[in-house]
Amino acid sequence: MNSDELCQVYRCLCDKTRLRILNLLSDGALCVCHLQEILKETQVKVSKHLAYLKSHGLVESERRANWMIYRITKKVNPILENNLKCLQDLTSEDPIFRTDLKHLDQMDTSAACCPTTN
Amino acid sequence: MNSDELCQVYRCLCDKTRLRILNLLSDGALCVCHLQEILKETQVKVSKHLAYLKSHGLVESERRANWMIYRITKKVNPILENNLKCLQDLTSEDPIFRTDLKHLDQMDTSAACCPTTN
DNA sequence: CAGGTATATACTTATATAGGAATATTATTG
DNA sequence: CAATAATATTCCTATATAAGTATATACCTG
Repeated sequence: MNSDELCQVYRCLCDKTRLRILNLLSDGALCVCHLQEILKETQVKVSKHLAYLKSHGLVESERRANWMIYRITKKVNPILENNLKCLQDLTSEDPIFRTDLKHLDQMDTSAACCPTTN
Repeated sequence: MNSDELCQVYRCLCDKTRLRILNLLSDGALCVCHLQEILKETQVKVSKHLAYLKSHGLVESERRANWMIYRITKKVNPILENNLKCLQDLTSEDPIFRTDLKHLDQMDTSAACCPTTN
């Protein structure tokens, strides 16, 4: 990774919605509709931020029937990994990331999208 | 630190000039003219990026006669610290940060500005 | 106080990007 | 193929910010 790519990673990280998405995805793959529901944001907004993250290689997607499943890119990105760990440490100072994960945990995972067989 | 402040730290990190400045400052305090010389950038550009970093609490400054001395803020910011460490690890993949530090090392520190007694 | 040096700020222009509304695309089902 | 569901894209507007030019400020020296 060169310095320009590094800057680009930080650009991906400097939006709250994207941080929330990455935080949720670091727990496992999710479809757009589930992200939408947890974040309580519009479809367009979620979709666009996912597209942004994908265009810069932080997430990858796969279609399953009507649903698009997004996950953190498998190719290891040490900067991203490192900062996602930091996010977890921050849950005591700002409840938003923790609450998102809690909602994820309470979510019905038996729906057709996002099967547990990720 | 809450999620908005976290985003703001990433905003500070997502510019190459600012990353180079932070990398240099993580080695110790520096005046604007030295930064200018190492980065080979204009005075305005360096000054503005320093102002940006200062306005968001990542660096702090102190006047010494004609010179303004900038340093990484003493109050610990774990996110910043963590990512500055990452910068050092990246020197093998992109030489720019390493070269900057090398130029810093070769710099004459006996000038009136940036005395070694930081 | 005048002149010089180091740094900061104001003004301008160009670009990136966030978000909303509308529409398009892709897949499923009947 | 028609209707529907999930998602993506296009078009638009508003805002942040990067960088340059010019100017202002702060401090020092004589």
